[in-house]
Amino acid sequence: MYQEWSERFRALGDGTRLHILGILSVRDACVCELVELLPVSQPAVSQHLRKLKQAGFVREYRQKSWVFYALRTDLPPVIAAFLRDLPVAESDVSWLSTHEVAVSCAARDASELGLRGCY
Amino acid sequence: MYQEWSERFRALGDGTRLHILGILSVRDACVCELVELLPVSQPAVSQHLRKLKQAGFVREYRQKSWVFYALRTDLPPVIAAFLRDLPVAESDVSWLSTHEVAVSCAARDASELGLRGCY
DNA sequence: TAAGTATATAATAATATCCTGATGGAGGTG
DNA sequence: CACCTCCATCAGGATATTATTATATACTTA
Repeated sequence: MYQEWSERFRALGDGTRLHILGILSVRDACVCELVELLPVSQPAVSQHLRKLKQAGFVREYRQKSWVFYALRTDLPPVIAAFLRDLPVAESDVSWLSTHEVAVSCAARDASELGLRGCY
Repeated sequence: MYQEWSERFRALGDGTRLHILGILSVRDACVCELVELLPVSQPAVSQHLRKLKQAGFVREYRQKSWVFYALRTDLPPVIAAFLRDLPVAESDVSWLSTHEVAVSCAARDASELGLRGCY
């Protein structure tokens, strides 16, 4: 009985994972976007996403080249309420609103920055 | 911003600590009672209580020989709501209702069981 | 099919967590 | 004072967590 909830809370017991949930409360995001917004490596982001998925907080779907993650809509009410109240950094919100997915990642190939891909 | 909440959730991310909070949602309890109700050693209980106190979930007060722990009344609303909904094992409820504090611990000295103290 | 991007997994190292047994202090009581 | 109970802390070892780098897999597209 307590075990199930303790596993959920362990999934929430990490600042990076809460950061991810905060971002996803603004809009769905693909992994490469999360990598840009978070101060950790791409494999670290993948592993956090796996834990969030195992805990039942996020789902994934594939679109073009990217794997998108989204908050699940069947969250336990307590968790849903928490995420509604969770503040999101203003810098994240503005990044998410000014970057279209197709622009933020691969489409940069064509930019004059000479960047290839997200990272 | 996320760090503060991740620390709170880490404190909730353990089955024994959730068990303690469930017990304290029924009534205040002293350490020796918790030791009887939980399947771990007395030092383990003390260490869990310290974490719960550091996370701001419980307070302590001394009464006679015993140190009592109680849920704090200024919990973040999300946490308070969670604890209201958290089920408590029926066996714990009945133990807590049939044992008066003074009886459950040291006063057993006088019982015919020959027990001395709680543990 | 070949090349490149996006993502996941493997291997590993540093650190954190959680248990137990041992020890010690605080306070009550004969 | 002497002893006993309650509780906290210390010391340790086993396991879990979280990061990184290196590598593998999957999908797109030319």
